[in-house]
Amino acid sequence: MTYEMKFEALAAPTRRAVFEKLRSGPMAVNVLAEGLPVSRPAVSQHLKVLKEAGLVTERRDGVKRIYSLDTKGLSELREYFDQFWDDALDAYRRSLEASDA
Amino acid sequence: MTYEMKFEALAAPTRRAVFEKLRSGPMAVNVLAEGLPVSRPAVSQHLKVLKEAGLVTERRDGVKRIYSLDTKGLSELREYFDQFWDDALDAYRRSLEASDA
DNA sequence: ATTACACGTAAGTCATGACTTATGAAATGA
DNA sequence: TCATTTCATAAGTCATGACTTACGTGTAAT
Repeated sequence: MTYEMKFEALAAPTRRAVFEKLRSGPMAVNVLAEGLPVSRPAVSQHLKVLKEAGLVTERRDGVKRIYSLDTKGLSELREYFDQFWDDALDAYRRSLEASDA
Repeated sequence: MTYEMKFEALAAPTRRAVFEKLRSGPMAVNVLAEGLPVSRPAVSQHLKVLKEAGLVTERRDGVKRIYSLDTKGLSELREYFDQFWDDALDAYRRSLEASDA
């Protein structure tokens, strides 16, 4: 749930590929694994990490597990960078003023 | 310069701490290393990774090297999540419509 | 010239984690 | 009940990378 976990979760290329696939909508593990260069268990493990990071949610549908993006976790990341961006601009502006005088 | 490198760069806790410190303005390596639980060479190595990822820029000032946030790379990350957010909302909406009918 | 300062790089260690195959568990259908 | 499907978990392997200390390099001051 922490930022730490989210960033770490998105660092691994394959795991980020899983994450990006969910951008087009909820999907079963089977479908997620298609096209990816790793085994289905590997995808399961990645999904577990993404879930614990708060980036993905899981819902059962019969034998299948449907994974979706966690909009809450995603918005947290978005706000992190929005805030970071604002702070960076302020700091940049201040460092310019300081070099004037 | 790729997304891959940026995400990987921000995954390591200490390295992200270095990155976050730069939010308050440009800083020399000495200053950056203060308060961090690792050696100064470790900070140098982290800065190298951040620089290659396009998240940080370097400028020489006498004996010192002043590091700053790379606003270009930072904005790329911000746009990534903005776009991701929009796509996610669309997909979520479509998946709701599909479950209606 | 030499000393001091600020920093990067080299080399080596050690833990972590991204994968594999094998196995187990829950739901569905015959 | 038995087989099938879909998935998670266990266990083990192997590469990667986050650190350390030691050393080298360029700049400034005396």
